[in-house]
Amino acid sequence: MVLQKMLENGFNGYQMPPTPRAARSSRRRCIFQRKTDDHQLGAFDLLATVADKLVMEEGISPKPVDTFSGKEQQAFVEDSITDREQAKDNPLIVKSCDPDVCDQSSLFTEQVSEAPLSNICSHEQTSLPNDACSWPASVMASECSRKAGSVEQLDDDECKLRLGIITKKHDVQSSGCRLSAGCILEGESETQIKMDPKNYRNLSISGKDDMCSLGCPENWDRKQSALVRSANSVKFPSCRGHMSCGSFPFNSEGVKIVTRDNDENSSRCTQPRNANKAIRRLPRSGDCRIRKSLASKHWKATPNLKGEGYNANKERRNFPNTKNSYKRQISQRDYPFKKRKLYYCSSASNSDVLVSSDGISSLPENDSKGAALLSGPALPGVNATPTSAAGECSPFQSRNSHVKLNIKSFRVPELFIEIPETATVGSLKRSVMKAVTTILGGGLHVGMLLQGKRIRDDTRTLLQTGISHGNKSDALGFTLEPNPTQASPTLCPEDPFQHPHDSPQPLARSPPTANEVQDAVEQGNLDALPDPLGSNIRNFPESNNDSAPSTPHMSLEKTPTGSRALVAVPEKREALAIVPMCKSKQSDSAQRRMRRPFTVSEVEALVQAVEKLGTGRWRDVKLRAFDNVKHRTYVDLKDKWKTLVHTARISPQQRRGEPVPQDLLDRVLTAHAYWSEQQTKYQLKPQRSVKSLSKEVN
DNA sequence: GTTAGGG
DNA sequence: CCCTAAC
Repeated sequence: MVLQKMLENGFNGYQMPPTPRAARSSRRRCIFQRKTDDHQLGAFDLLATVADKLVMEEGISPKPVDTFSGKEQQAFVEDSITDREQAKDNPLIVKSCDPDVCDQSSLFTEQVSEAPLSNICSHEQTSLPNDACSWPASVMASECSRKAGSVEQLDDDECKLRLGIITKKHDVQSSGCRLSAGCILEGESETQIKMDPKNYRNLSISGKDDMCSLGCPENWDRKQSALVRSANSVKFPSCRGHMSCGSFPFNSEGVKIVTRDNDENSSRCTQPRNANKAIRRLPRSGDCRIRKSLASKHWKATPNLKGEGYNANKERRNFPNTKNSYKRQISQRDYPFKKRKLYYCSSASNSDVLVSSDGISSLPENDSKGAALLSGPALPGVNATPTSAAGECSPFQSRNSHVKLNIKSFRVPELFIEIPETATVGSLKRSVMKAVTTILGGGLHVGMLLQGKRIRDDTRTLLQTGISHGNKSDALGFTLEPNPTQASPTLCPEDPFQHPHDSPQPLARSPPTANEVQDAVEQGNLDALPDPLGSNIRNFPESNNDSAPSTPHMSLEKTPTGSRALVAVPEKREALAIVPMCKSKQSDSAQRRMRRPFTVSEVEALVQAVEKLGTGRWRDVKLRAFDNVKHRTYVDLKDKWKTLVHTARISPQQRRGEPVPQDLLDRVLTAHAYWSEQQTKYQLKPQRSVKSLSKEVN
C-alpha cells in the first residue's frame, strides 16, 4: 500500500485512519492531523497522501484541484469522484488540520454529508469542473487560467507537474485554481509527487513578518490565508503564508508590501498599491534599483560596512576568527560608496535549487529563463518499483511505468539589487521583496531539464524523452521561469541611475555566471565610477581615505551578521529554514575586493615607509604609512611593493596603469636592493636583528 | 596574526 | 588582489 510505503520511508506525518467506505454520493471530509514534530511537512505531502489514499482505498481519481485554507489552519483537498455526476454534487474534501491546533495523535476522516464547500473556500472561481481530471493538462491549465483570469496558456500535453506549478500561480494571483501535487498522479497509486518536507520549507516567502524571505517552514498553516477568499483579490500578507511551492503571493492589485521593519521611514521605497507597479515604479530617487541577473547559482552580498574607525589592531580585533572573515570584512569596507551592488545571499537555499533528492540540478547556461530552478529528480526516498518509465501524464500508461519525482524546493532567481548604503535595512528588505515579486509576479513558466538539457518537446512522453525511473535523481530538473510577458523586471524605470542596459531582462537572457556578474559589477559599474580616493589623495597618507567622503552622513547600520547575510535571513525567524549559504562554492568565496590602484601618493608613502622599515615588516609599514587607510592591508602593501619592484625593472613601455615617477621607481630599486642586502646580512649574522638594522637606518 | 610567494 | 603555506 502506498501509504505504508510512505510511512516506511519516513513519510509519517500523517496517520491514515480507518477510512469508512464512504458512499460516493456523499460529500466527505477527511481530516488529517499532523504530529507536531511533523509540522514541517508541507501541504503537498498531505495531498500526496490524500491522493494515494483516495486511489487506493476509494478507487477514485483525485481531481487536480485543491485549496488550502491557511486562515483556518487547514488544508483542503477536493477530489473528484469518478462518477462525474456524483462528483459534482458530492466532492470529496480532505482537510488537514493545523498541527498546532489539532491533536497530534488523531487523524481521521469523517464523512460529512452536504459539507458546504463554500464554507471552506470560494470554490466558484477556483474549482475546475469535476470532469477536469480527464482533461489534458493543457486544457486544464487553460481552464484554470481562464477561471483565474489569467491569460496564461500552457502548451499542449504539458507535463502535469508543470500544470500544477503553473496553476498554483493562478491561485495566488487571483482566486484561481490550484492543483495539488498529489493529484497530479492520477490513477496510479504508486505514483506520487510530493514535496520533500525539508525542502518544502524553503519554498515560501514568509508571511509571518511580512517580509520576503525564502524558506518559510509552515506555509499553509498560516493564520491568515490568502486562499480563503471571496473574491479575486488576495491579500498579500496573508497570501505569503501560503507561498508554497510555486504559489506566489501575487496579486494584481491591492498588494501591499509591508515589512516588519519600521526602521525605514524614507519614502523612497514606498509600496505602491499595485504590486506590479510597485515593482516597476520605484522611487525616482533611484535608491532602489533592482536588477535581476539571471540565474546564477547564488546571491552574493557585497556589504559595506563603513564608518568604522580603522587601524590594524582594531581590524584584527574585530575579525579575529578567521582569515576569511578578516578578508571579508576588509572587503566589505572596501566597497565604494558610490554604487554598491548588493548580491543578496540570503541563503544557499534561496539560490540553490532544490532538486532532487540528492542533487542539485545545475542550471544550464543556455537556460536563460531559469530564474527559479525547480528540479525534481527521481525520488529515492520512496520505494520505487522501478520499471521502465512512462509518461505520468497519461492515465493510460502502464501502471508500473511511472516516474517518481520529488521536488524539494525551488530556487529563487538571482537578484541584482542596487541600493544606496544609506538605505535602511528595512528598505533593503522591501527591495528584495519587490525584486522577488517582480520576478515571480508575472507568472511562471516551467521548464524541464534532462541531463542539463532543456526539454522543449512537450509532446513527447517521459519515456521518449528519456525520463525513466532509473534515471539519476539529478538528471531531471525543473525550472521555474518568470513569465517574460508578465513579469515586470524593470523596477525602477525612473531611476536616474539606471542605465538602459541595467534594466532587468532576466527572462530572456542567459544566466550570467558568477564571474560575469562580478565583471559587470566591477567593470561596468564600479570601475566606471570616479576613484573614491581621488578627492582624498591630497591628504594622503595620513588621511582617512576610506571614509567615503561622499557619504559623510552615512549611518549604515551594521548588520550583525554581516552584510552578506543581509537579506535574507531575518534574525529571528526561526521558521525560515534557510540552508546555509556557505554551502555553495560560489557563495563561499567572498566578493572580490574592488580593484583600487595605488596612487602616486600612496606609492610615495609606501616607498618612504619601506625605505625606513625595510621589506618584510609589512605590518609596520602599514601602521606607519597606511594606518588609517582601511582598504590597504599590509598584504596589499607587500604586494604593491612586489609590483613596484617589478615595474621598476621593466621598461617604461611595458608599464601599465598610472605611471609612477621614475624617481620613485629608482628609490624602490634602491631600497629593495638595500634591504635585500640587509636581509642577507641578517641571515648571515643572526645576532644583528632586523630591527636594529632598521634603527640604524633611521 | 604575519610573512612570503605563487597565482 | 587572492590564496595559502609557513611561521
